[in-house]
Amino acid sequence: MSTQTESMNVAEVKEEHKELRDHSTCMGMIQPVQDALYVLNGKWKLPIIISLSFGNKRFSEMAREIPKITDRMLSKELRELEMNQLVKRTVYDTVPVVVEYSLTDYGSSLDPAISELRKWGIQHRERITRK
Amino acid sequence: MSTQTESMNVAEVKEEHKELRDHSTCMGMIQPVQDALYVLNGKWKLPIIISLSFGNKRFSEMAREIPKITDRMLSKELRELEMNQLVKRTVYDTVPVVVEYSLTDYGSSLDPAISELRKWGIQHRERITRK
DNA sequence: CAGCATCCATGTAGATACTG
DNA sequence: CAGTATCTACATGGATGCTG
Repeated sequence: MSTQTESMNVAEVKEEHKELRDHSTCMGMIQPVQDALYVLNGKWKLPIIISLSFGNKRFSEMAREIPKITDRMLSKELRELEMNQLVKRTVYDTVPVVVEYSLTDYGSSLDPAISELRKWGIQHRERITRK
Repeated sequence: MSTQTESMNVAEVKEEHKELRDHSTCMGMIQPVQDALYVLNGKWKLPIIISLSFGNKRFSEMAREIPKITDRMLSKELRELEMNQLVKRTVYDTVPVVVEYSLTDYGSSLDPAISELRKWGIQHRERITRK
């Protein structure tokens, strides 16, 4: 009977804490995505990374290649991406000076995520233009 | 000889337009991601979607489950997600009224993208806490 | 070429209070 | 419970012009 009672108590405790567990589980699933979003925030970080995934680029190449971006935003976002070590900036000591941007290996590690996002975006565009 | 000349011309033309093609290719890869980002913009849309991927929720459940979100932001973002048909809002005519939010199938279709983002986020957190 | 400075508009967020 | 209203503050983004 003590066994019986104990069993029930465990079940009860589990039941009592079910919501809390789900809660924690859910938060645990959200947190890493928030972490990613924190680094990739804003409209331009992913476009910049995609642009560089096609090869090293110079500032003005990127400015031409990324639709609608301004110099100001490109400059600002490149700096943040560099600080987070997703992008590398190399200055060649020529006249005039040449600056080349490239993806680090770490930056390239975003490829699978970007690829999935792109797949979804393609479906999404199809869906909204269909309507 | 005419054949030879033609071949060279084609090659030359292709070479001439190589940069333009790369440019268009790159923009074509960026656009769908921008489309996705447009719907998912802001800090809270993905966390909300993740929260609902664990089951239907009521407003205050979500407010408790998503770290740091305010009622105001939750309300605002839910409305936008509903407009984009990623989230469904069901009102039960009880007293007091019960409102249940759920993911649409379309909302669920973001799962693979979110999953990849989460993987990256986990690696990222490990990386930055290691340093 | 590779940006930076400036000004301005909009967006995002928090605090607090309030409603049906 | 499920939000809305208001106010405040800072962040983000855009336009334009300018520099070494």
